[in-house]
Amino acid sequence: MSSQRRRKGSGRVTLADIAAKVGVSKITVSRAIRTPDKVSESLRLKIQRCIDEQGYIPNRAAGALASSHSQTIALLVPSFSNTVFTEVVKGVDEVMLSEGYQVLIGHSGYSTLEEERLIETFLQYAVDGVILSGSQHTERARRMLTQANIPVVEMMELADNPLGVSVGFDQVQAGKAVTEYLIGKGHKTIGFAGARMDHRAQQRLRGWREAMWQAGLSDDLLITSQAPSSYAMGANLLAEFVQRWPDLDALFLCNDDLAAGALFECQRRNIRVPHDLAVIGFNDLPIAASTAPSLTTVATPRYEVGVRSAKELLRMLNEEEVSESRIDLGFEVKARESA
Amino acid sequence: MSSQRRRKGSGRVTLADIAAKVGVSKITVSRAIRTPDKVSESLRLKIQRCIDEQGYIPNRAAGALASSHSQTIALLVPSFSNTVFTEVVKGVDEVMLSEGYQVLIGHSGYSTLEEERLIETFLQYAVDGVILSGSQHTERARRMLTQANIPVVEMMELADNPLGVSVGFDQVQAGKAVTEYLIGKGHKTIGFAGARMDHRAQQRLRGWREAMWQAGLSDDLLITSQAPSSYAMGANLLAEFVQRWPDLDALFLCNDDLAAGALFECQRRNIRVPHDLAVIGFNDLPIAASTAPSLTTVATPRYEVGVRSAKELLRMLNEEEVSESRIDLGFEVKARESA
DNA sequence: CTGAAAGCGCTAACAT
DNA sequence: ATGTTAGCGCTTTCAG
Repeated sequence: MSSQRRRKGSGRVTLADIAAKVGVSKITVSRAIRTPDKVSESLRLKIQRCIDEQGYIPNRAAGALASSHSQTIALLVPSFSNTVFTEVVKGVDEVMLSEGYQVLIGHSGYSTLEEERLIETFLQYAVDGVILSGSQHTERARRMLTQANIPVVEMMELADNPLGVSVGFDQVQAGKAVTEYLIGKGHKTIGFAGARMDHRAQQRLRGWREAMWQAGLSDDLLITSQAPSSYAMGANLLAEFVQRWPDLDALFLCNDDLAAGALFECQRRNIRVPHDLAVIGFNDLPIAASTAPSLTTVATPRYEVGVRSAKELLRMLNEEEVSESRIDLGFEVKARESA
Repeated sequence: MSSQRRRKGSGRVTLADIAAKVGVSKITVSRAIRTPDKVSESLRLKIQRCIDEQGYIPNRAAGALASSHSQTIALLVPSFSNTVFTEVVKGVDEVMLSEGYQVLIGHSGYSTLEEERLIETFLQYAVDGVILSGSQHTERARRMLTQANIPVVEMMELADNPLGVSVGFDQVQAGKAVTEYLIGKGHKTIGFAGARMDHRAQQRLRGWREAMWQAGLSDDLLITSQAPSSYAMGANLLAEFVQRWPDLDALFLCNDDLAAGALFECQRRNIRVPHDLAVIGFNDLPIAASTAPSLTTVATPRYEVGVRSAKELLRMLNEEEVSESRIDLGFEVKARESA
């Protein structure tokens, strides 16, 4: 109703509204919220009551703009449907939340270009830090992150040349260890089956190769696909393996989804696991312990990777000294019934 | 180097920097980015080149503050580890992204209080709209959303009294339909097993009850737990059922994770499915089609719920007329081998 | 412990 | 097609 040529505003209750109602200045209300001990108790209570009454919700965009801190970080994972990352997310979220940060989650669909787009978007939100999955990023993504001058953590695999800190475990060694486990059990004709061969899966494949070479065994029994990983794909891969190599006696599938799918297909074909064929997976997802027979696999520290990544990011955000740039959280071969 | 008492700023390249470099006003740069056709081509190209050179990234906080539109919506799901919601997220994300919105995802861990906290947080980010899971929310959450005066969609179940639009399917009818399927197959001693009995699971339970009553059958064979759903929990529930009710001839588990776990436990105990016991799940997750025997279940339109929820939200954001407030996307009993 | 003034980086509104 | 001015809602800086 006042002047012409007035901006509309959001129509919501603002800090100024509260200040006016209580009869103090805006900054006092701001202090009552953010640093309550710097405001006298009586005033603080009066302000708090007014805030509750009015249903005031601070506008973070304004806060971020004024302070150039958003108290927000970005977490980029390849996929939500890949259960591996749900625990990583949980770990990151718990730690960051407890320190007053909000986590913005994005999924790149295993595409570095989509990852680049997400990084750009989240930088527009003025995130204070970024946690990325893996070490493969586009040049432009690296440039944007460098120029933004904010802390970056890369997780899950150990980066050779980290943008900041790298938290994970050695995927090559894990692939090698599990293959050596099979070799130790007396298996010789050991296949590798992979789908959605992202960089980490490729590293596991390399581990399998190295183990086979060192044992003087053939690394010919190999089928990989770029298609997404799934139970159905595990079944298909099993079918193809037994058709092409009837003498196969152990199969390493690059994740538990594939391994479970292969196991189900074995049941359908009356291939007895592990008697006729040893089956081994990767990640130790919940399903691995539950199938009949249960799946031998590699337990990976997913939750811990999330927690540690968050803690390292916090350390950088607080400008504390960073201990190391590569943090290896290890892995464990989990012997069960299938191999 | 200029005056004393100067604010620091973020140190990043700003719109003003680009404008100064190109020798135009800020608003022209802004237009070149947002409404390119309102700027002459030559100027547009010059500006674009400068933006690329300088690696300029717009500050959305500033934009949102100035325009009171964040081009951002919040999507709240109970859990990431529940695969049911990964497809919902995908559906929402695809639609919103294509319309230039960013989706902020939060998970409440099946807690309405945590949901309330998330709503508060996301309102601070000045989201333009909110998509919630389910129809159960705290009073304060409802108040905040109402006061924020932004469009709200509730999804997965059909709300009796929706905050805005409700998109989903009838969980009671789905539970009833699957039970009637079992009854139609001649089963009489039909149990219901549930875990993490959220509102939707309770509705399915109600459906089971109604079907049993109408058929004159007993609804005594019931075990539920508040603990999270898992394969292991499915196995436990199966074990408890066969111990307490040895004459059980069909078991409806309130989701596929439980059903798969129960199936595995049957294999371990040499209970033949479906010969000795019919097993039926809910949701038609990928695993249902892959187990041996495959799982009979209820296919739920998860992806479609996401897509439609997003579209309804967009309709409200664009202040178009909203057709209906309850949108029923249906379900389908998926007959497979286990029942 | 409280406040006044200035400004964060951008866009809406009104020019030309 | 381009510019000027004001202001979004908050926090920083400096004063008292």
